[in-house]
Amino acid sequence: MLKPIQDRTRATRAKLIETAQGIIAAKGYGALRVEEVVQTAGVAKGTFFAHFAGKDGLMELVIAARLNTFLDEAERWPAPQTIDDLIAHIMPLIQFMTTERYVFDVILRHSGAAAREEIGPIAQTFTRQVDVVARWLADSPFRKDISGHLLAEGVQAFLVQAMALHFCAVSNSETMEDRLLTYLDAWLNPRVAS
Amino acid sequence: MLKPIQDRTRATRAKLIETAQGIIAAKGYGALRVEEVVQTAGVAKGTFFAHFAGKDGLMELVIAARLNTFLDEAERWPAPQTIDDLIAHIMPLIQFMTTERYVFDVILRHSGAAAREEIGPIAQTFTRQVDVVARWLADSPFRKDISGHLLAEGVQAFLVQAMALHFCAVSNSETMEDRLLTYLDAWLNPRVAS
Amino acid sequence: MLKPIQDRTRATRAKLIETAQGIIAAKGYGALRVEEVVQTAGVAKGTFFAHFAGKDGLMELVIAARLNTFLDEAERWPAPQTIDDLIAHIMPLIQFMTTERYVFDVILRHSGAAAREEIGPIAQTFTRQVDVVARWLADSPFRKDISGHLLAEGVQAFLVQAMALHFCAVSNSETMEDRLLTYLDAWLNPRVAS
Amino acid sequence: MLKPIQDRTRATRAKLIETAQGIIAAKGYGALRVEEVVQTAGVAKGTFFAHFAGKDGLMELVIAARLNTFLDEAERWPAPQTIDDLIAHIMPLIQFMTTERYVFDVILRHSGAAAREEIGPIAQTFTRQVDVVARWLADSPFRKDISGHLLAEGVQAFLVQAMALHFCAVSNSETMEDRLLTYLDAWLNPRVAS
DNA sequence: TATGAATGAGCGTTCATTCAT
DNA sequence: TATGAATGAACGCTCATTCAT
Repeated sequence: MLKPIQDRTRATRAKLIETAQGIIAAKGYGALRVEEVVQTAGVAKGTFFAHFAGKDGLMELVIAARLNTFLDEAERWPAPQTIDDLIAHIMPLIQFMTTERYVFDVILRHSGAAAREEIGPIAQTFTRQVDVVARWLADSPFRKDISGHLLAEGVQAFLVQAMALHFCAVSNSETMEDRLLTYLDAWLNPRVAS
Repeated sequence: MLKPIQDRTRATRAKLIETAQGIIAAKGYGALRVEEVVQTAGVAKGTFFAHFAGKDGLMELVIAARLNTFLDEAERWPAPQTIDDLIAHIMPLIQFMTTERYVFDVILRHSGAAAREEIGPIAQTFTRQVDVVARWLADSPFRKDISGHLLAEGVQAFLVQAMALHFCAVSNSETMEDRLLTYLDAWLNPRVAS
Repeated sequence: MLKPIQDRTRATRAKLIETAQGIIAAKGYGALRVEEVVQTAGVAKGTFFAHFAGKDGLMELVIAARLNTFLDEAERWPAPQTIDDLIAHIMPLIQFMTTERYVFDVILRHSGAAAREEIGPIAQTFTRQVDVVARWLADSPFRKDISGHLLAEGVQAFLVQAMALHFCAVSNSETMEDRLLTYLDAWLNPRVAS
Repeated sequence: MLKPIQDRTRATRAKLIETAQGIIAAKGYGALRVEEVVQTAGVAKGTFFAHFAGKDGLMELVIAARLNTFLDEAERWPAPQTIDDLIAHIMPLIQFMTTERYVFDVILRHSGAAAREEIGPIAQTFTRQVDVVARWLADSPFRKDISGHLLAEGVQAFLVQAMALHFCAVSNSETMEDRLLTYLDAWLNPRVAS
């Protein structure tokens, strides 16, 4: 008595998300208009707001889904043994996050949780990314004097930094990979005391 | 005949900036509305846009001015000999950047230059911050296997990361200082190969 | 097998009305939302509409019940011998009708019957009010040159007018009682031809 | 330096009002859509809201203008010497107010002033109507034992009552004129004490 | 009777920015 | 330089009501 109704709900929700993804594929994230989504999906505007916390709420879901796709793929890789490898494995994720300014803004905006209990799907991908990298580093020849988790968080710091700089013309002479290589080499490789 | 007009121009510009700073002091950066600025200053809207590159342009000026105040102070410190010291010297700057989400966003948005030629005032503070830290590190007992400049850029990466995490409830159990301490210790201290 | 179902029906209906009255008591008539009623009562939205002719239908019932309470009380009074008395006896009713703009609107909207056959509960209170006043006037020293019923309808006209003016700041210098006194004196007292 | 700009403002405002009146003439008051007004007038939506307090604000102006047209006409009449005449002179106004339920609602909603100082244009027409009728009554053979102003307010009471009843099916057997005739005869004609 | 997801048309709002004067 | 009316594209939101189950 309860299930069939939930099915309908899920169907509507799925239809809305698929429609949105179709529009995004065609025009990009920044060009998505709520109006177009509901019209294309053949659904009332009120329904849209009953399912998502506005446009931003939908975006959070859609972008998080995409990010998780990349993380799924990353998880399938064996632990990289060189920094070049590590960068190569993480680049698809980074590239997605930097293809559109709007996407990066949404990600930044949702990189935190509103309430302690409910961590949004995008914020979760940040945690997950650290986990993936930490697992890689456990089986790698890199620095072992600090915990793999801490090491992975450091990697994330340089990734975020690299992405932020991507939107700046100042350092566009260097590619993102080059910049990452320099930093991650200094961060990940074991060193002798000077 | 030319001077008095320039004086008037400068006066209008100063009045607008002061008015904006007054509103910011009262309501915060995010609450600033161009409408309110021009009305309070007793100036037409068009005049505002004749003086600044829009609201964002004004914000850049006002925020950069504030950032430089903190950097002035930081420059007066002697080179820190411990990481705690380093953090203590840089904290006022970090705290300002994280008081308001909006401020952090504006700073990130302007952390680079749009065109190569004109590096904006906020982007300049980023360069300046690296310089200040690099100068500190030159006279410090920290890691010497990489250039002081690269080391300083790494510090900046961790600062940005720490700030980004500040707006993320996921890891709010730790204070920003603690988090920074852990990262910077791993980044700055010389290590033996494992 | 039939009774228990009718009981359940009656119980649901009663629960809905009680819930509504509770919300009204707490927030006022205008703030009542169907959503809140059904959620508080633990009933589905559709059920609400199976029991009442929409929100307005419920309001009609609830408001009419309240109006009848006042009329019950008014009926217990002996026929007033002065206009002051008459006003005093009718004031509780008037005061209720003017506490909320929304209530007055609902009352006005339902002061007649949509179809001839079914005179709504609020429309009935209008008829009843005229009857009560007419009965009073029969035993009073007031004007006798026109029928008591017409006289009573006139009283109602002035009551409605006074209420309408209550929501009009134009004439707020006078109290509603004073205004009524003036009008009813002119309407009810016998006069000599000029 | 100030005038030409005010002219443009006035022109835009006039264009908006004229467009609205055109749409109303074609489709009625209740069918007016803000969207259509701004599109037809070739004006931005923001401009509309810069000129009027939303749709209701525009409606107030447009309806008040129409009401004043009827009052202008009424003012040109000589003082009516019979109640039939009086009714005939006031009927166009009454008929306009009762042609559309929506119009009557707007009028009721604006029959009062929000703040003491600023009495809205519709509220003003109520005052004006009393004035017009009072002037009539000064030169009429009607009751003189109470002030013309009070007498006129009473007339308004019966007019409002008649209009309110117009939207009720209960008393549709009688025409509005007949009902008014009965009441106004009882109200306006001098009487002998019983 | 009961359910509750879906409807839907339109309003108000925002506010940095432009441009003719 | 200064003026300030006008722009404009979307978004959020409302919330009583319907209808298939």
